[in-house]
Amino acid sequence: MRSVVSSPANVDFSSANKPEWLDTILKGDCISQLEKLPKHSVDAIFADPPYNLQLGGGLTRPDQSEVDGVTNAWDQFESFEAYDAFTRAWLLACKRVLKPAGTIWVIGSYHNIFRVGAIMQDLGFWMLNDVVWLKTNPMPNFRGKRFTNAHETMIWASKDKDSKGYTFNYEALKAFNDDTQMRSDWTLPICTGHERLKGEDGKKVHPTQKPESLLYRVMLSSTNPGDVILDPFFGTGTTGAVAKKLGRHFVGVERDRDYIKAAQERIDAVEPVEMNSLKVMQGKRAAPRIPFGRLLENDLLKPGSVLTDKKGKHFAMVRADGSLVSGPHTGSIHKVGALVQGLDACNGWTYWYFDKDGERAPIDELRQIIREAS
Amino acid sequence: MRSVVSSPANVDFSSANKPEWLDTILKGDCISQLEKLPKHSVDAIFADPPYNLQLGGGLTRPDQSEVDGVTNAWDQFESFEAYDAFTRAWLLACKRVLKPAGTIWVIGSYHNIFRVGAIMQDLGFWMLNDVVWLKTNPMPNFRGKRFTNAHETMIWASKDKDSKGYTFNYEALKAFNDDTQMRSDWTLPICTGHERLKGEDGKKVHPTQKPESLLYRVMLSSTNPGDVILDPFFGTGTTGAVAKKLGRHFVGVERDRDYIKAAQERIDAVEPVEMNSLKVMQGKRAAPRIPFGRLLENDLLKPGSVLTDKKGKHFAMVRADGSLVSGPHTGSIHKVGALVQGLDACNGWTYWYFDKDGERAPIDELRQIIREAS
DNA sequence: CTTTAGACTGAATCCGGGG
DNA sequence: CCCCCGGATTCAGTCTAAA
Repeated sequence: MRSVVSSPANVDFSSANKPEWLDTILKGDCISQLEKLPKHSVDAIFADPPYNLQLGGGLTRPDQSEVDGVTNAWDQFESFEAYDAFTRAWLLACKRVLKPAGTIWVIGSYHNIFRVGAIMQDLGFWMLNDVVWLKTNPMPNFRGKRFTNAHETMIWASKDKDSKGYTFNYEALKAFNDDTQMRSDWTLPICTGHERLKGEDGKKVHPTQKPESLLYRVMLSSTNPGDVILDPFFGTGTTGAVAKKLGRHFVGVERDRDYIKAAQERIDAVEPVEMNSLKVMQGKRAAPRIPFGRLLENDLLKPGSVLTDKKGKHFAMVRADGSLVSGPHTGSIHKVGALVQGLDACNGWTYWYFDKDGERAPIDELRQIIREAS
Repeated sequence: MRSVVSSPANVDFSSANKPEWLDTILKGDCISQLEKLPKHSVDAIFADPPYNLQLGGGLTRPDQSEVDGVTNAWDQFESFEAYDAFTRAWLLACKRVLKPAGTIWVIGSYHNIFRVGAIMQDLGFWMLNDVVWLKTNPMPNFRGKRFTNAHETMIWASKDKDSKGYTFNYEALKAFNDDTQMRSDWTLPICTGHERLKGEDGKKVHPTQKPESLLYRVMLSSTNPGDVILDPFFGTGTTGAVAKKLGRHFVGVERDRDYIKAAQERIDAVEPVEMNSLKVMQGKRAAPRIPFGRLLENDLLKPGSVLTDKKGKHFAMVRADGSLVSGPHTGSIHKVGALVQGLDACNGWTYWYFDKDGERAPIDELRQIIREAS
């Protein structure tokens, strides 16, 4: 099977190149299973780690053995210690397999997210945002002793402070959000209805199944089609289902065989969306660079033409090499634009206007003509 | 002077009983100043510690104007270790002066709140809620590289796991919130306009002055009239101003003499207000906006679906990010709607129709489904 | 007086490829 | 590795000055 969409950044997973772990669920604890993946093999990680710290039961040691109930034998400090060690271990394992330009999402509540976040910083992850998921339909606080706990927190981080080139589909999210920047607060309903997986007994299969809408937005914002997304706490496979739907690859790790079974059936039933519809809005950054000189080569501007700013306050003459002259200032369209305004920087493409049949029009229009022609 | 309102839980501060530090600002660093207060002497704490922002170089807006960032010395720390040690010290000092049934609020951003929260847990504070302050008017992300950082996080905690009898004015908050439980997300504007303190030079006195509406809600929810509220990072005194307004006592600690001067003048000018007249300070919970992309996340439309105008004259395909493609045109529902009609603007919600069992229906119907479900 | 256009501002970890 | 430099990027307001 070919990857649904290939982009320059994606590895080619066609036919024999596809690793055996790709688009599968690895059974076992996440630290030992992640050792099976090569270093720098995933583009993104979504992690929904356990956070039942003080509720008793379910806490695991760093070696993944079950803590036999958090009873009085474990005082509070030791519980935090154990949780911290566990957190450090799986985050380190994740860091190894994450590509240098990859990013990681971790979701949690106030019980655990502060510890997780502090450890992420200690391990060198670099926070890009914290994003709050506001629940439209949270469970009320029955005893009236606290505020309704109506949100969960996600941390979005790059691998290191200096990592560059992480994926953020800014323009796509802006289009998604009716043409204003996507904010760090996302209002979405919790997972209910037919989306919620239920067993033969009619009971929910997993206690904390995340809504697909949440993963949809995570993947749309920070991954590209063809990317590999790791979920080290796969549960019932929301990450896998959405990845398949959106033309991404996944790899999951899960210990519980019932969860794995439910997840696999769920993913098998997913139909990927049409490839063409996976393309998203791209900004100017993604477009090939056109040097200003090309406008002269293509005869869209002639040497000796005069450019002005929008209001006709400043003038500059175009020379044959694509440099401008304005009074004492010479240089690129950007440099001269900055100099005449007395600023440090300037985007010459939008600052300078040319004479278009007697009207002023930005020279960016001419660049657009070249882009469309090629 | 008698305390404005007395309640059974309050100490009687009438006449000679009033400690000299009450309703004053202590000058100095918070750890040494807090030693002057007796153990178990305050009912609540609101702390707005330095965030340790770690800003890089300058930041300019798209129009090349400079963003006036927080570059003050008080926000600079050498390392996470140094910040952690500082945090541990002031939290311990706070814990000593807090009454057994008292609660503490700490506000921060993703730069510091995870470390602060983890240390609070380590010191034995018991988290009651994390509350997110959603800003109606945050500063945008100027470079388009992240989500708009549109919220800050507050941790509300009791002194110990087993502390009992902390104040939570459940009924008052419910009434305040149109008879539904107050949630853990509060939508309020940032501090601007007349409320923002400015010096003779017209510049803001303090870079991070908090809005009074935020403190109003904090005090209304978790303190009683006559209570003593400590603010160990008093700044320009929002805590003191709101405390006086609401008939609470305050004690502040601040190192900067300019901040102290501004705070004292501000507090002196405050007149305690009748409770009834404070209704105006209610922040409305903004009706959540439903962006077009939500329809895809919620599976009401699938990527690849085709929309038409009412008469079926124009067609457009929906992509995964909620953008439309119609011939050469791409963009949001609004933008493409305008482009295909040759207009400047268009309301995509009413212009575009989807196929509903063979009939054309406006996509606004789908938005309505989401609204009704939440 | 009212209305409108434009300037200004806010707790910000805000670029990346080529030489 | 660093340096250079092309050039991409903003939302909800408040306030002032002009009309």
